[in-house]
Amino acid sequence: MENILFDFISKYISLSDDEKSAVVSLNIFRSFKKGAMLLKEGQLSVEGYFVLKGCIRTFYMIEGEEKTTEFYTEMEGITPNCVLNKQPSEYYISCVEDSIITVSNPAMEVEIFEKFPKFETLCRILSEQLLAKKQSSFDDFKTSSPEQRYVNLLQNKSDLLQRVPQHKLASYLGITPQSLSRLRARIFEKSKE
Amino acid sequence: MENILFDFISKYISLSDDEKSAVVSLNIFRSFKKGAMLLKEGQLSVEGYFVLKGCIRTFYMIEGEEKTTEFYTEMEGITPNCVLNKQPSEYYISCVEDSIITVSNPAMEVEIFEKFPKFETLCRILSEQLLAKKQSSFDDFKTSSPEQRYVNLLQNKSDLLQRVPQHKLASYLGITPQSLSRLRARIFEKSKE
DNA sequence: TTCGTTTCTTAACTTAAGAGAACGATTATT
DNA sequence: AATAATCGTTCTCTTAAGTTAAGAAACGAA
Repeated sequence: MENILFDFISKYISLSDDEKSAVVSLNIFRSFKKGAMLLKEGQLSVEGYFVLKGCIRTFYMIEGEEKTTEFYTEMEGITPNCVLNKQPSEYYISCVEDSIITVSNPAMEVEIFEKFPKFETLCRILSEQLLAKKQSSFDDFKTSSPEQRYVNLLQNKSDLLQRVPQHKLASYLGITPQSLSRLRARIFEKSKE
Repeated sequence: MENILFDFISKYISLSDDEKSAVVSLNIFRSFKKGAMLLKEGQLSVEGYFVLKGCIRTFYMIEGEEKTTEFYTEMEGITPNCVLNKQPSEYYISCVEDSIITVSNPAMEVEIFEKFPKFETLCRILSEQLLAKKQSSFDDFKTSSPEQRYVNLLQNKSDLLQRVPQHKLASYLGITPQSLSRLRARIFEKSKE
């Protein structure tokens, strides 16, 4: 299980056995069942999550409706907003599938950054790249119609279509489940011609 | 001019005179006129930008139309995607106003991170916070109607309404200039009742 | 000043999204 | 097996966004 993580890290920096065992000794690997709740609105959590296997989602409760805004699958992670600004969380995080996830906290980071500054470089690089990626996704979202966004999803993250119920994808696309259903039918009609 | 930057940095870490002069000696401060182009589509730039005074914007050219996706004002910065992934830029960056901007590159970062690891911590923290903020903005965008997004802008970034021509704000809100004009009229009608 | 460009608004028309309700189909629970 | 909950689709109605076109107002440069 650790190896999944180390394989990922090795893409960015090389780790000595010392450094690997320091990570292992943090005891951060956890298993969760589908539907398990990692974070609830209002909570003052300090936990960061990184998905080794499975899928988790963030969602807001707005007027009694779940609004799913992001999915995190293999080798993707999130440090919730509430951890960084020390405010009650505005959203929920739950498991879309049975998942294996690393659960860490800022104290662990400080500890390991001090022992091995290399990890801070890793985190900086990852953050910078994630930020650029997020901006790019946001740009795509702004400059696309709902239909284009769905086609885009089909092309770039088609695994989500298999793994996630459609109505949860709808809010991810910024539309209602009904609109998504219609839009799919529309695309299907076009493809028949 | 340097002091604007150091005041900002002092919110996160404290700098010795040594460290400050190391920054100054990098010679990164630049002035630009309104309309000046910092980055063009297709370019392989390595420059990162941080706005000390003024305003810059990123925009795409899509079917002959400018699509503005982000604005950066005082104490906001961007490392363009193309710098990180070493690919030709997909977008333009230009000055909305006369601006004072720091222009840096990865080589400078490496140099200063090695001398003063403190700066890497600063960059990591800033990246993490920006990422969380960006996600939050994206979430708001997804869960709001164009009208709500405009009202939101009014409340949270009203300075942009004064500084930026409306049609450039429209694509930032993910709509056409005509829609923004209508939507404003609609809000104005409502407020009269 | 004049001319041209930029900026904003308005209108008519087309298209699609939101809201509400209803209906099977599938899945989960008892 | 029966019942309930979840999920996707479809329908109608309403509202608003996209498109195209036109024109007025503000701004800048020659």
